[in-house]
Amino acid sequence: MDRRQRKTREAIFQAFTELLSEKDFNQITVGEIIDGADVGRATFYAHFETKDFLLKEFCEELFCHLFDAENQGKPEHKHIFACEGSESVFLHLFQHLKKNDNNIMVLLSSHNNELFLRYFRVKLEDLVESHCDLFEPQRKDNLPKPFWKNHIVATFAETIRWWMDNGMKEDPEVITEYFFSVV
Amino acid sequence: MDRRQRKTREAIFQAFTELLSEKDFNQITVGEIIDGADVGRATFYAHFETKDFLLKEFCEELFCHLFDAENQGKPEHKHIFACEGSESVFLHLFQHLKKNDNNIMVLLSSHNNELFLRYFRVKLEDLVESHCDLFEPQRKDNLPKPFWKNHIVATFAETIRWWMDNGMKEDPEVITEYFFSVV
DNA sequence: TTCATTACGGAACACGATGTTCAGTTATAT
DNA sequence: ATATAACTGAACATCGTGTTCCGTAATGAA
Repeated sequence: MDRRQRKTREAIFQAFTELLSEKDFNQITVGEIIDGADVGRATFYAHFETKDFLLKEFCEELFCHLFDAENQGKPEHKHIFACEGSESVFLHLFQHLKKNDNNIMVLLSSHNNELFLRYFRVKLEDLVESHCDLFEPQRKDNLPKPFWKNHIVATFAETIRWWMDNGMKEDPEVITEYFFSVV
Repeated sequence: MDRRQRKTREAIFQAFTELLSEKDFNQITVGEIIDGADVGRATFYAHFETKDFLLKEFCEELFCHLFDAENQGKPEHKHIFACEGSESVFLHLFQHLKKNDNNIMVLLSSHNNELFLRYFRVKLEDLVESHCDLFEPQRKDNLPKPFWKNHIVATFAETIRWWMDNGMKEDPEVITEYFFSVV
């Protein structure tokens, strides 16, 4: 990829991030984005078909990064993952969020959390799918698996939302405990 | 209230409902609403400040009706409520939804469910609040009450969402059972 | 029935955001 | 060094929003 393209893309993402921390996605205009990124209007539309596509690619990049580190990526992650069992995957996610990698917290919090949690859940479903053995014992016999799985995912997402909205005062370990308590 | 006003308001709500069953709230235009309702543009804005206010009043009317019947309203409701205990309140809500009163199902399903569940949850919180003794015994000691309460509300909303998205095939009694199983 | 009041219709309007186009300029890779 | 591809900037058509104004028609009270 051309260096100019990378720079432009980065500048747009950067400006977008800053705007997201200030206001609702819906009331961010393309005009503000290109002003912040200092690129031409035509350039923006050469990169992203619409504002919604920008959001989509933005989330893709953000969450893929987060979950890939969890699933496969770096050796030290692999290590933790292998050594301490599946519970640590969720703990690890909470820790990542608390550390505020890539400003994820800003995006997931307050006004935009519904927006991002929608994308977040897509990834989350894969994660829960690959660790469903962890929750299977808790499942009562009358409950259909799809309902149960959806409930795990929803509860995790909701736990994050609650944590964010309440200022992330609790430690990741505590939140992990809360999560496993209700599930 | 003037009869003309009532008629106009009803016509707008009616057109709005039909449009909501076809497409996203965000891509419904005021132009389409006034065409469907067959009223003038100025008339629309005489009734509703913006499209968002229309949504707000629409939800208000819809959910107040639903919950008021539950909480205080009709005697027969009071009867069920008093005789069979607090569980029936939730069962009763599921039954209302299945009966498709006021086309609530159309609104809560598919594309717009997030939108309506946001308003729905506000009402739901009051309901859970007034029946929290029902869930208190299940609460583990390490869990803070606000987290627990939020979890109940979120789980109920999510149960409805899952039910809707999967075609409402299950009976209200079964869904109620699912709900109490996970909570 | 009469009459003052009030809502409605319809069309025009300003405004702001979207997405496109194009000619001229600048950076890039090889 | 050069062909290629990306960026600029400005103009443009289009669409949705919310407002304004005036003539018309329905309403409720006397």
